[in-house]
Amino acid sequence: MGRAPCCSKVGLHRGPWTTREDTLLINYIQAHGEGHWRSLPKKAGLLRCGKSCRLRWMNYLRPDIKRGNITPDEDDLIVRLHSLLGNRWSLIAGRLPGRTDNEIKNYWNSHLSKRLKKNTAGNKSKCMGGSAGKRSGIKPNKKRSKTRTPAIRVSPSSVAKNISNIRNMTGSSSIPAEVGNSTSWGISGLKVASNVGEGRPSNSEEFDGPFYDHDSSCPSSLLNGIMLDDIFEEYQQLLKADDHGQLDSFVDSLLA
DNA sequence: AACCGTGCCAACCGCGCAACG
DNA sequence: ACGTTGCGCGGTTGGCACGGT
Repeated sequence: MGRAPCCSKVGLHRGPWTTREDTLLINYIQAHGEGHWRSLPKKAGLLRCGKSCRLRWMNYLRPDIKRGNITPDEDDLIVRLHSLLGNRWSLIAGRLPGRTDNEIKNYWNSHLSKRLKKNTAGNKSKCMGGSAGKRSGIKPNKKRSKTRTPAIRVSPSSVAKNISNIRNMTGSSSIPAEVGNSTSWGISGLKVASNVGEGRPSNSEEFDGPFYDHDSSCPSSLLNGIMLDDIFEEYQQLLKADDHGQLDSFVDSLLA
């Protein structure tokens, strides 16, 4: 198809953002709102590509970003959500208000993956994963595998669509309608399950998330679409109740 | 003080999906 | 139906900070 690169890269600034650039971006977005990232830099007077602007805004400049250390509660939640969702950083971030997918990804790679490795040493479960950082000792694969986890666009409309797909698939109406319409949609990655069997990588080593791994030590129950709405509903309730103990045993039962 | 190894994190990259014409 | 565009995603990298020797 010969798709053009997202930006010409000629004459554009790269690297760390200056305070002036930040100010320009903030001012523009405050005046005109988010979106139209491609044309935004030009209109805002920035010599950056739209992608870079979006990233800067999403990960750093948004007013609702929570800076600072990850709390033990958040830490715990990340671990549990990762065990459920795998490397779906955006989904995990969706459950942690004020945290970005990038921040959680970095936190996982630098803290949790190591800790988990220690804790699960001797446990041959392949369900828990971690990505290869440049100092992790794992060879980075420069050229991305084509069997990588498909990117999932997470938006309220896509969630609503996925839920309706699952309803059609399972004949269930147990998923509340507001889940798909709300902007604070809990574990919105239901598409994860709808992908099973179609976008599933042929080589499970390429992916360390529980949903795709056909290894027998992983939760085969999750591969069964029939159960998905029930799992989802139960999970939503436990999250609402904020009962960590129940949530833990729920996750354990899934991974058993 | 200089050097080296490691950790952390902001930013970049390339791909895939969905919307649109 | 098909090609193009825009956006979002996860993986990866580069560079700074810091601690150890």
